[in-house]
Amino acid sequence: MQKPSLPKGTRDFGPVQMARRNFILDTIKDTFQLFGYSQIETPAMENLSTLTGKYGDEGDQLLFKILNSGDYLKNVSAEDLEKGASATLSKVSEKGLRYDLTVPFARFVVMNRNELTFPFKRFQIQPVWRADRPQKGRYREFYQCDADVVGTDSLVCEAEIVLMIRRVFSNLGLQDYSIKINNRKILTGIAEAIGEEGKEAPLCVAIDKLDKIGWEKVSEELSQKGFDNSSIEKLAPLVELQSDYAGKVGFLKDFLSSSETGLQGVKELEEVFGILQSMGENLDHVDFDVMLARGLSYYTGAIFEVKVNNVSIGSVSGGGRYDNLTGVFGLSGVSGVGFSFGVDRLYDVLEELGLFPEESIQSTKILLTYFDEKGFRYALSVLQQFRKAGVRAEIYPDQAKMKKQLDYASKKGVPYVGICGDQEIERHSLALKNLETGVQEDLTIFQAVELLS
RNA sequence: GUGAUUGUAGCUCAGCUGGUUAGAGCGCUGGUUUGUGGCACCAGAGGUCGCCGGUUCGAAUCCGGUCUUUCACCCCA
Repeated sequence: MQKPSLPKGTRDFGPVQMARRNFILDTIKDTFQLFGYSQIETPAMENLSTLTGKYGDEGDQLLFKILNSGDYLKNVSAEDLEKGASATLSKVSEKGLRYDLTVPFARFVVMNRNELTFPFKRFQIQPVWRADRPQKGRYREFYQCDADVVGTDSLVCEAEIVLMIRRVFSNLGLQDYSIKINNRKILTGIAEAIGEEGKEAPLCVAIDKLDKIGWEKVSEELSQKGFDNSSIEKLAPLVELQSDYAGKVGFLKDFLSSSETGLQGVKELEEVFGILQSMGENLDHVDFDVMLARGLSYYTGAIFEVKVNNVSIGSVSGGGRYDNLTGVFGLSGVSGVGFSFGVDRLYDVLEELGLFPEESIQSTKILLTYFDEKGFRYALSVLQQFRKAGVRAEIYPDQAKMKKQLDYASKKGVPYVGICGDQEIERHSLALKNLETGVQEDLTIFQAVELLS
């Protein structure tokens, strides 16, 4: 006999967890649909050629590769083995598990370009796999909920992303959070303005850590990466900038006056806020953060990140605009903007804040119980009447003591029990007991069904 | 990938520097109560001490390896 176990970084979801996860998932799905996104799904596995080279060297290493079926060693020579893993890999594996939902989506768009109507708004909720080292809030299998629009440059999309995030959070009962927003062009502009043109990539990587390690360490890192001390000094007033939205915009227009790209970024941001205002919306929860960088290198316009305040979990949602998502698959000129919710992290946040509603875990509404064969027959007929009325009902399947039946109900969180004994059969009634209050009353079947439906 | 850390009953954890039969609380099963759960009392079942190897007369305890957990870095959701 072997002890059962789970692969590293994976987990089961029991009934309670599933009910809670569905509460989150349903809220997100409902919101995406409300804003006109349609759902798609793609296979768990993709060809390795589709996946490799899209996430950088680190990402390639984190891909789960699938061993070819059959005699997977038949193409491998002794020479290959000597050369090592990288030379052998392509001969033993041609498929891998998806690493995110964005690349499979890009593949989907290219393959279906003639059938799709652009702008194409899609959402996708599926698990992805990474051979990462698990940590709190980091798993090897986890769900992503992506929504993207491709084939339009309109900044309405950006504004709608803000609205969708706010709707989801409000429906989940989350109040204290901020949607950080910035524009990649502003970061490019900053690099230009401080005299380090073209170096926004290392600049972003370093700046991204500002919250975590502080300005001093960031400036050290920049200096290590070859930034001039004078450039770093120029950056300082920006880092220390404490101002409201209008103040920041004003400051940046001046700071970036030498950079056309930078000014364009500010303009785009203003436009997004302008659109929100035209929709009659305010800027609640929206936080223009000049230092928000996000690691991903493919963003070219707006970037978002959502952080719930006063919890121990990192960002729960993020995204941005990218040009040329599908370029690597041979379809250029398709720009898009998208974002994603981290369900697993949202789960942890809601748990930490105790925000899961009680009803979300309730399944069965009434359990029918009985004492003997005669009661069992009677209960079966009653059961059907509850179900016909759409009431979630079940019958205790085995003949057992009342104690055991009631125990089952209260442990499963079933709020009502319908007792079917000789008295009830005689009167064509049901003893309906509320397990929470302990109150029991004798009702006709019709009354009982009415009460619970 | 680097550096730490964890593993004893279903769960949370005791078990001192190696020494007879490895414990507790909760949970579980049965009973007190053959038409009524939560409370109380009584009884009972459950453990190759993560796995493999080594040291030793003797290992849950020491050593090595491996897997797992958690954490920091890297990166990221």
